[in-house]
Amino acid sequence: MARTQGAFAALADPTRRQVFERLGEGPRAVGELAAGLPVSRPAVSQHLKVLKAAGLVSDRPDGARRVYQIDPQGLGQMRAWLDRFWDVALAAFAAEVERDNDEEEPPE
Amino acid sequence: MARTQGAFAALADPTRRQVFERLGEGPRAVGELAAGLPVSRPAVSQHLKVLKAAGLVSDRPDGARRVYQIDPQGLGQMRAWLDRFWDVALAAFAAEVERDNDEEEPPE
DNA sequence: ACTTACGGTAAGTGATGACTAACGCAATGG
DNA sequence: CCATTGCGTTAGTCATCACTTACCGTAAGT
Repeated sequence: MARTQGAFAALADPTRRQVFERLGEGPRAVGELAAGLPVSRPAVSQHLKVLKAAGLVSDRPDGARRVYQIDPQGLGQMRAWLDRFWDVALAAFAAEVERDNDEEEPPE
Repeated sequence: MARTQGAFAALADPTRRQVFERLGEGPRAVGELAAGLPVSRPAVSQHLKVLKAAGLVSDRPDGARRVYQIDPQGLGQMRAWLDRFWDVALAAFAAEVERDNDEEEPPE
């Protein structure tokens, strides 16, 4: 439950989000990812470590290379967590609109 | 699009997540939120400022108090962003399973 | 008007984390 | 084998941020 902790923290960093978004285009090796980013390859490697710990990506060896891809697990946990607040959020919003109407046309 | 930036960063902090989760129980004033948390009231006020900037909460004056509640806007943006990766994530996972099967039973 | 309750803001501090450079290790190719 | 390629890890630095204390503005009560 509280394991969405690392997932939000992982996607909070701009660089890490770029890495994740590029993986949205398909599986990529570390070097490929680093090539299109303004940071060094070790930096990308460290970011991937965080994303993996958060369950957002998975890796698989491919010879001397290492291919990463998006893992639906972490993604699913985040969606589930957000959905817990979706209903109550809409209800709160509806109540707020109701309150605004009462202010404009107060009951006589 | 890239405005989900602040939303993920906002929910990355544990204390801020606690504030947000308590707002999931319904609208609360700043003092009420701070009462159940291990941090000072100014700290909660600063956290609410961040959550508000991320579009995750909205506030409304109530006399001398100030009531906060969850805002569906930021929540919706996050859901939309995550959904962009959901399909490709499942496809990548399916491809990985396929790859594992090929390793166990290599084609003759 | 004075007082009390409620909250936002400013300044300062300690801790976390993102980054680079340097190194070590495994896998491929000549 | 020896060289090369591709990644992960370590050590160290610099910036960011969460927190507290103190202060100021505002709204209601007497």
